[in-house]
Amino acid sequence: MANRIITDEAFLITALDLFRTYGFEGVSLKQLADATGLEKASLYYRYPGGKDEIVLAVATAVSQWLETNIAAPLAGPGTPRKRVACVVERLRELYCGGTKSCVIDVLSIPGGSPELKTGLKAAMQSWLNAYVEIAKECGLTPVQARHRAEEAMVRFEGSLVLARVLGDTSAFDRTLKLLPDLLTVA
Amino acid sequence: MANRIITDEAFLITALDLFRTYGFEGVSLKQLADATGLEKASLYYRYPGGKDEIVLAVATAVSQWLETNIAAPLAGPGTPRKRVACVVERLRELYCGGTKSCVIDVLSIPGGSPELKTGLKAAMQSWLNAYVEIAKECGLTPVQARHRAEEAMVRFEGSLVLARVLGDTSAFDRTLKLLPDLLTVA
DNA sequence: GTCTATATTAAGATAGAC
DNA sequence: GTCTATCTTAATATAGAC
Repeated sequence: MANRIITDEAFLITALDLFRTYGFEGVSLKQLADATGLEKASLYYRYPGGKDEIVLAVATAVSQWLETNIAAPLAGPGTPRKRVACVVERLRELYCGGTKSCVIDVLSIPGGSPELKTGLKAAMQSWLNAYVEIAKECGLTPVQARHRAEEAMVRFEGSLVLARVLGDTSAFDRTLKLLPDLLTVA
Repeated sequence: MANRIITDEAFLITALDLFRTYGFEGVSLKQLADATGLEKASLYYRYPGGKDEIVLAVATAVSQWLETNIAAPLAGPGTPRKRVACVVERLRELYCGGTKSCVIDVLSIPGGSPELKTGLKAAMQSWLNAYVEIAKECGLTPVQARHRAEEAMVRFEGSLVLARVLGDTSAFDRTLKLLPDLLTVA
């Protein structure tokens, strides 16, 4: 712990930013080393499995973030509409107003370990389930709630793709504005 | 032309399939050579600019495909609804029922030349404009038509992301089913 | 626990034979 | 126009000093 010049948490935040931007194949250990101020050999000390293990740690951290900032608030106190509004603002922040890509999307392009693929799928399913639960709470049938949840996710991911391709976040802004009605109005 | 063992068109189709699956950084010249039956040196003879030039040729071919199979049918004869239905079936085919990613999406992750980025953006804008025109033809205001077009694109790209992450094309199927109403009903 | 140095492999790219 | 052979660079990964 003595000579550590970057915490594990800060390391993972920096790594997340690289992976969501350039994808698994687009990020090298040298980039990770330069961006975090560590040498490549130090990365192997922390993550003996190399890039596969680092990206898996990033995916795990993202899953935890989603649990804390999406699933928990959606299941917590307050009116359903206010809970969704709160989640929308956290999403706006994490995705920097639509200027940053979704790491689940970008890392789902083949390249990492099978564990990564499984972890990303589980993260999105848990995110979707949180949407389903609040929609059911608002009076929608299980099937309707599932469709609304998937529509919310589809629109969110799709608007991030448009923002990346077109360099225009207006569709992302409209999507976020729509989410409360989509998930809470029966 | 004598010893050519794969046509330019077949070469680009094979290259497209690799790039849409693995992304720019995820495809090597060796993969391209193996998949097309040519040696790396032959790829450089056809495309002296290397991978950058190959992926740009792929993007150009995709732009032409979109012009022929999306823009032209949408502006052609028949009722607006039938024209959209026709386009939907071509999209279903090109994207293999949702099991293949969108090359514009996947290649928009940083990695290629600035020309690639510009070409992808132009391709999506032209696709969007074709949607806008048919929506206006059906009585929507320019602003409404623009929003419907963007919603159609957002849902299309988003449902492909979900299909890739979750391995489930049901959201993609629902999106295609929705497109005629979305683009033609005022 | 991080560093410098290096081994190993694979990538992009070119020269020259056929 | 494609091939084999090779060059150069950069990637992953490890050994051992501090």
